[in-house]
Amino acid sequence: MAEILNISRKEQIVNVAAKLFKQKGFVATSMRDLAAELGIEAASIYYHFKSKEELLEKICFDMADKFITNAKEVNDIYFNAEEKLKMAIKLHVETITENQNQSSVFLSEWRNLSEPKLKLFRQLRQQYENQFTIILADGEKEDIFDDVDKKFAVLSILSTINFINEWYKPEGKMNANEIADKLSYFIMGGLRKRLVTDR
Amino acid sequence: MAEILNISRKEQIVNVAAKLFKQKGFVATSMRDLAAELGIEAASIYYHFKSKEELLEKICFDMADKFITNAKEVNDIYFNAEEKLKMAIKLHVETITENQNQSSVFLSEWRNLSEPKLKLFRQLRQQYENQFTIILADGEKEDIFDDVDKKFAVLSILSTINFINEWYKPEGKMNANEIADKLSYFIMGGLRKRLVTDR
DNA sequence: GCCATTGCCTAACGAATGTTAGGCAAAATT
DNA sequence: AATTTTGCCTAACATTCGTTAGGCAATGGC
Repeated sequence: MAEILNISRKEQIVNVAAKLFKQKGFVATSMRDLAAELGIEAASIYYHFKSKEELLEKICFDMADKFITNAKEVNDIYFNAEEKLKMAIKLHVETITENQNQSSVFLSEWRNLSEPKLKLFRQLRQQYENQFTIILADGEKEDIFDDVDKKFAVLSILSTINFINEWYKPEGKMNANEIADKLSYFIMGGLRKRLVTDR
Repeated sequence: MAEILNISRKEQIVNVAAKLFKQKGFVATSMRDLAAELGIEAASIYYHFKSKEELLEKICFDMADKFITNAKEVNDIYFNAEEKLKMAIKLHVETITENQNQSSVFLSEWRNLSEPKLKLFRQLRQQYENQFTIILADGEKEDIFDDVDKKFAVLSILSTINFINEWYKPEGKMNANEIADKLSYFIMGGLRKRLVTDR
């Protein structure tokens, strides 16, 4: 029982931290800001977490785990490369829209990590990017995708699907699935008008 | 003469500031960090600038001006929408690669501006985005581009061409023009393989 | 009913922050 | 030659920062 309460309080702190880190940035958010939002004193946070950075680490690595797990699942389960890419984009967009604050921190505030966690984090990011590289390579083999510069393409794709994090509002007219569909369409087809003979 | 020296010292401070703001972030960069890099004392900076924020403002608004001027020129001079988009992308990439530090600050650190400058900055960003919206609308009229959701497409395009700021290194194998070409190709054509009959 | 744990508190610390005041030498101006 | 301006300095300020120490009331299991 005490254990349960403890966990839920910890989660509450992490959530509020993510919200403030997104809003003002990690460095500009003080432990006192955080405590005020929680209705407690700054010192009390140290009962649950041993430092401010531990909060950042928790958020960044939890999200990294989510993204990687999703991408690996896609690469394991789905068959066709186009289907895989669509699914990976869909899950990515869903993860961002369902965890807006934490995603923001994952995407923008990770550079405030200090070594050796910083290095570890970069490796996880790389792992995630690799999953996309695999999909593109599959697509090329299947003769579905163009023979593009993989690294370049992966970074372009990720930058595009990450950017929704800066403007997506849950009350907006598009839901996560609609956004993912549009993004997939745009990424695969581009802007240029296609002839009817084109696939 | 004094005037010239003064200006050049001011510029030197701005350049170092941009470098550190990119490296560590605006909030995490102290006036003492800045001074140390310049080989002077923190207090001495206040002879040239009246506050830390003034440095941020200078960088953000100077870059905003560059981007907007470029885009407006493109929209004035070039005729065809595809040509316009290519040119706008090219100039954007050039501006980023030629001003890496300042561009980083423009793209990521502007949110540390405080009102009323923050509001003004947002308006300038909007102005820039609008120039791209115009190009897309032109392209649609000319039946070159798909009938895409303009706001969505503009944000996707900008996020893609902005992301190079995070990985571009001058010593890399691609120069600004090659990057711009690849980006244009990707943005307009997407990933999917086109048939020969396609334009 | 006793005791340990939980979850918070107050108070304080040393360090770092942005900024100001006042001074001083060299250079530019007159 | 006298005077002003430039560009920096030292010293200090009030504030804020992350964090620690120690205490105290409520809650849990025994």
